[in-house]
Amino acid sequence: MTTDTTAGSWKRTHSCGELRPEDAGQIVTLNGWVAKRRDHGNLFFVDLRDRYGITQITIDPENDGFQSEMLDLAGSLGAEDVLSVRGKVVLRTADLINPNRATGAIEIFPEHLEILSRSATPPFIVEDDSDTSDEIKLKYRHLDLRRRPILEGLELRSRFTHALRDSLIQQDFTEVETPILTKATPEGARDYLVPSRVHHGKFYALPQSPQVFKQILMVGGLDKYFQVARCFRDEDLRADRQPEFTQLDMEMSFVDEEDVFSVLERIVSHAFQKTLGYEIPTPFRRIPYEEAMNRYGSDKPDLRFGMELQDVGALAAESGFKVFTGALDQGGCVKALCVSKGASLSRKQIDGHTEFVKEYGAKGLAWLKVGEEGLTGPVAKFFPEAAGEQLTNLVGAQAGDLLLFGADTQAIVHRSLGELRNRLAQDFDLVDSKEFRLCWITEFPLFDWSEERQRWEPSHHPFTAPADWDADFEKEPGKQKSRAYDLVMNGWELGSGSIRIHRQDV
RNA sequence: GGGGACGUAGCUCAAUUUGGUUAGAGUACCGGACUGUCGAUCCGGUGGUUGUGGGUUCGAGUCCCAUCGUCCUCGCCA
Repeated sequence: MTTDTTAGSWKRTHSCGELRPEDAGQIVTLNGWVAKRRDHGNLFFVDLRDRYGITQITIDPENDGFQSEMLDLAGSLGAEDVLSVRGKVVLRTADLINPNRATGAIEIFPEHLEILSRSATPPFIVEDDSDTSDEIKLKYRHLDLRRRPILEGLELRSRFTHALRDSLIQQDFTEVETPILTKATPEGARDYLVPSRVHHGKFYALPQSPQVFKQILMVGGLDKYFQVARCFRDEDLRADRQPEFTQLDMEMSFVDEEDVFSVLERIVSHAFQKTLGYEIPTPFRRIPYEEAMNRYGSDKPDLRFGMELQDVGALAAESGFKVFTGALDQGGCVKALCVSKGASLSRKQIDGHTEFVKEYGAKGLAWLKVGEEGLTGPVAKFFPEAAGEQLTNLVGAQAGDLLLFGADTQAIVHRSLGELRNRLAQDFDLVDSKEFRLCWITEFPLFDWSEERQRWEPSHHPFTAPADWDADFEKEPGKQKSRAYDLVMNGWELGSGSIRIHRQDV
């Protein structure tokens, strides 16, 4: 091997993902990590990987540019060694093309090989489809980052935030950074605290959101502000929740919901278009909170499929089935899910769903199967002939469908059937994972009852404007509607906001 | 904070109805063979205080207690 002492001789001319048949004949230099080595004795294949892809380096004594030292070097290569290769791009013959790889029609015949850095044996194999535990992958994050799924996640996020910024700047917003070390303000979650060196015994709080500062910006007259802001909440984790997260925070003065919606619809559809090439039709559908609860049992409905909750209270009242009539007498409700082709479920599977809804406070799950000959199942006797027909007509059921009933307080029926609806959609494969359905949930309740503190509390934040400025808030606080709204996609809450109070008396 | 599950080779997992000799496999790693592989193949080998500490027992990876760690779940999350 010639030792080329020219400074930067190993500097790359191409990435490991870009060479194509048209490049054949060129002398190129590639830098990358050894993803795989295949050793056939006097013939070696090395898969060289970087962020952009993988290119095969072929070391064969019969190739142009081959030097005998290359065999030793190739034989000594281990996974994740950092390598520089200069060589010729060569077209592969048809039978050797790897169709699974973008660079699969070419390979490199090296004339110069240099190991830039040796790697210790990696603690896990760097491969896209890895079954290594998250714990180990996080411990060696630098290796995990070399995997496509992780890299693609970071790249998607980068392109997405870029598109958000792009759209906001175009719409005359100003990006402002606000302080991280601040005074604690009463918000919903626990604050993270940082001890102060200057003021002994005192602490800074990390912001749960840039709440206070954007108020100052608005009062200061900066009427359109945004920030890609870090937020900190000292609460326990969930699968979709981290104590430290980033949100797009924005604020506008002198606006109403229509302005907010149209700005955000523009931003979001722009970002989806730019990053995924996905067109989201605007305006987004708007669903008042109450309607969302009634129809989907959730304030973050997944709109990719139907199977809505249907109120069968009127028929249930006549059924004589105590579970139903009892719930109605207590002021609750009876609702049904019509599961298309659900009659194929076994008793055991239905029992599984029963256990599932019990987690959400339901006492059980009544069910009926719709057959050609009418209804079957333990509850069928309460819906004889005409009543049964009325029921199937009401919910639009067809032969082969399954009806699942929730009967309890409204809150429990909605919660349990809402969760069950999502679970059934998974089981019956009703969701297209490539689809994105966005909507606004509007008219949230202004106050929630806090069992813990035995009082009504703002369900959003204390500055949320009421739907009706002049309402009597002391009377029936639970029925007051607010001008708070959520942006929901595929069953996930993407964001929330509200029109703020400007009247001092309110 | 409550409840549950798990912890065995570098990694992913086995090890029979509370227990029975030297704790296995795949992969990685090391050595050997091999000229067209792309999960290369074939042969051989190294590798373990079974998370840690205590207990029960003639005998513990297995049972009990404690502890540490990880995950799930409920609470919490304007």
